[in-house]
Amino acid sequence: MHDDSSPLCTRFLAAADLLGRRWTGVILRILMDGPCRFGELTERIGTISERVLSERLKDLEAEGIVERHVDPGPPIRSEYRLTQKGQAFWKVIDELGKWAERWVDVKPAPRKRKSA
Amino acid sequence: MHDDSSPLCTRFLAAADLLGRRWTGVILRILMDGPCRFGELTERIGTISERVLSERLKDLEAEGIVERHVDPGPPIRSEYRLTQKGQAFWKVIDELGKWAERWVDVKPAPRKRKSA
DNA sequence: CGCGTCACTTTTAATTCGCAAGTAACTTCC
DNA sequence: GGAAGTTACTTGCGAATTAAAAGTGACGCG
Repeated sequence: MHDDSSPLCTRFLAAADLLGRRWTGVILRILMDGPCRFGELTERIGTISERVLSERLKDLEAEGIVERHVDPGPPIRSEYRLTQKGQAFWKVIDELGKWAERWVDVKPAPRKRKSA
Repeated sequence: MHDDSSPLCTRFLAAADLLGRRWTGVILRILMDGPCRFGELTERIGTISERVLSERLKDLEAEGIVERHVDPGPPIRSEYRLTQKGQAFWKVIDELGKWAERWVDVKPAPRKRKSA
């Protein structure tokens, strides 16, 4: 039998697992444009629940992809920004964007999972 | 009000939503190596449940990314292969792979979501 | 003080996922 | 010629993830 499989390296699995969680790609994409605050992230994404945004941000921080900066100035403000590891992700996001631009046609209900 | 955000084009959202479902990236990555049958996909992924694999394959087919070819030869065999739209995705997978290679360090429990 | 903002948490309900078993169409074995 | 195996899925059901919405705590304003 032909050599049947490349065992799918663990690193790739981890990366795919990361991106395989809902909203991760979108969050990263927004952060690519520059640092962003929690509320701003919520607004720009529009349909994410704060509970999940909070969770994703923690995951990303734990992975060393995002950094949280708390500005204790009078009105407390926190800002999320990409680390070097996170910045390095831009190529992936960029290619995904290009693919989407070229191949995705605007569907009636893209955000609802069960739509079709 | 200042124009506060690039509204995150719908196409990107759709693409991110696609990749944001568990296993999608891994399935695509395997299919990049060539057509694959259901059982073979199950084996190569290792920890995916057939229920979800079946679901993802249907999603991907509905999106026109994967094509299903049924070979009604004596032992029925179905084969999944990428369409042109799916092939075009290789750059995304490739960049993801490169990022993973460079930035992901082998963690103790990469597949279990709740591990950390 | 009461109200509003910001950044999250907590609660509760709806989805999705994993695991095991079942279905269906053949093939092989005895 | 019928019990058992292969391949490709589907189904049931408990467990984990996500959504939606209300709550918490720290300010700042009037």
